[in-house]
Amino acid sequence: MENDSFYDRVYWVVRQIPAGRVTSYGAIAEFLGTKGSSRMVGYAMGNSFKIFPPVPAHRVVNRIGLLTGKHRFGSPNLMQEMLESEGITVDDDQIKNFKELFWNPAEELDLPL
DNA sequence: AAGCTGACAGCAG
DNA sequence: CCTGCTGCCAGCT
Repeated sequence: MENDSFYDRVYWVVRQIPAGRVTSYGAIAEFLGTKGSSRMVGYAMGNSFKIFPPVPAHRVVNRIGLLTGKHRFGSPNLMQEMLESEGITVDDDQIKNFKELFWNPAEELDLPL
């Protein structure tokens, strides 16, 4: 919050994602006001493993609910394991009921910004 | 200081 | 319908 960096904002939003829920890079980017910078969100996730507190990056997927960044977790199945551990069903790197599990920060969160 | 990178997203062919 | 290319912006080398 006190962080002014764009990355820190991304991390902050991701940390607000409830367990068992997922969101998309584009949703976060749009929420931050930089809809076109959805790539930056994903890139920030790449650095999420080196920051503290750890960011639940496994709850962030692309717009179709595909675990595109699973390889960034060290082990390809680690991301899926974590998601399933939270009650999320994943099949072939694709989150099932993604639409229902989708957590939109712009609606679930009433941030004045 | 300048250029490259990147876990996306959307439009075009 | 599916594959490919560009746009986008902040961080990193």
